[in-house]
Amino acid sequence: MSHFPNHFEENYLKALYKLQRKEIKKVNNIALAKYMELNPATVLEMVRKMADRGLVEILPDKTIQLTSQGEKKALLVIRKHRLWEVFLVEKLDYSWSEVHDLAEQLEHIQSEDLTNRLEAFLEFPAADPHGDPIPDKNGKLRTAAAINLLEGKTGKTYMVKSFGETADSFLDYLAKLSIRPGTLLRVLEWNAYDNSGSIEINNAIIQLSEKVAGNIFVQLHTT
Amino acid sequence: MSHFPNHFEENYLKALYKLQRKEIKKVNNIALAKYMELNPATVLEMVRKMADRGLVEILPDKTIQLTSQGEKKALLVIRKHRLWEVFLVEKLDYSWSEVHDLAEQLEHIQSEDLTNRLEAFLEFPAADPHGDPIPDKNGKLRTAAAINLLEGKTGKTYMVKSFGETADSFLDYLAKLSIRPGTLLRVLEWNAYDNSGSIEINNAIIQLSEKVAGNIFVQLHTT
DNA sequence: ATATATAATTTGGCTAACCAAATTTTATTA
DNA sequence: TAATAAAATTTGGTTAGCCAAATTATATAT
Repeated sequence: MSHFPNHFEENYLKALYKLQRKEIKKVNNIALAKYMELNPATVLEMVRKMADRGLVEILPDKTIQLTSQGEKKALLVIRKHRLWEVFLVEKLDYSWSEVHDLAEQLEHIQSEDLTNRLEAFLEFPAADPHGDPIPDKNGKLRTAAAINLLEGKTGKTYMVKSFGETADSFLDYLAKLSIRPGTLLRVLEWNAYDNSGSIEINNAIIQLSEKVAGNIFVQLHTT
Repeated sequence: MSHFPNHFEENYLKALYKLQRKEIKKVNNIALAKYMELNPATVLEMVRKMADRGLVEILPDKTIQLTSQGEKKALLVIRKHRLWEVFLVEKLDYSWSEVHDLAEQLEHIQSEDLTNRLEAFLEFPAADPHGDPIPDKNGKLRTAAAINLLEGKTGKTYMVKSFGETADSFLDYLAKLSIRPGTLLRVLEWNAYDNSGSIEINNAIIQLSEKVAGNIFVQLHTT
């Protein structure tokens, strides 16, 4: 009667979804292991089990890909995560940068009904406190695709939608730069040498490394 | 990075606390194993670990007893459980009979701060939807005021706390019925005609006159 | 006091999730 | 194309929580 398989599976699903969305490269075993801070042997073992369960497909070139069933499950975990985040911020007065770790725990609560009631209680929020949209009860995420800031065009202004990284150090750094969901950023130029960018924000100019910019997702902003 | 030891430990703590409260007999390995629906070997192994951690003491006669530290931890789990139950009923419109299994999941969320904020959000409820009191953040269970047995509700179980009469004839009568402080009484029904009551005690059913019942002070008993 | 039941403990073994290290396969590059 | 680097996989091993069955200890009853 170990209650936990779900727990693990859900973490793998979420990790795969996030990596896939980053889409910097194909998601292989190594990348997934690194991202999850696990040994490749461990990850391979688990991924195979998930393939048996129809959640994941291992392509001929060894890329790991969520099946539609797997992606739906991943989105339902993300749904739970984001709803709990809204709860923590709106009802328990947490700040948006504190809630991630708690939501990581709460997202594993198993009850569709509870999730749906929570959503109703929160009055069907469209997005979590980081600005990320909340999938519906069928795991459908309908949204204008956010793009990676790295793809931002020189001279254009973008609105920050969400982030591809949840480490405190990253979020603290952003907080220092006053970058949060909703912030407007204008791309001044990209430095071809190290792919860092000059970004205008609130009439100040800052430099963002490739790594940081690559974890900021934005939408074109039209005044 | 397995978060789960807590999970297991908390379940053992809770089970021990509940059995101890029942206090029908000393809590031994067998009783605990039966209650938790686990194998005695499993339970023994775990109980020993918990003894090493200072949560439990194994007495010379093999009785398993919570240390004060263990009891505090148990009460903090119960606190979480009951607060989440209040949340589910008050905020998500669950009925009191549905919430137990969900609360069993939620009670394992690890964050004192979250628990305290939840308590504040719920406006410091004194009891959960079943009427069981909620321990405070120090694991202290403020004892509910003792009530007159005559006020006991049909179907509820109460623990005898004290008596409102010191006459030997009264105390002898109680002794004959094996009613003493600590005895558990279940109210079966009140006879509207003479206010006498049918009371279940140790699987026997006895009748108590209004005069007798009115001199017995009890507290709601929570399993 | 002996037989018998029950409790307590030991032993050996299972599974899921993990890891380190060795090996094999696949790419890359010189 | 051979050399080398990187990825993928295999192998052997660990730990925590669990169980069944065997054994030893302790009560209980006759």
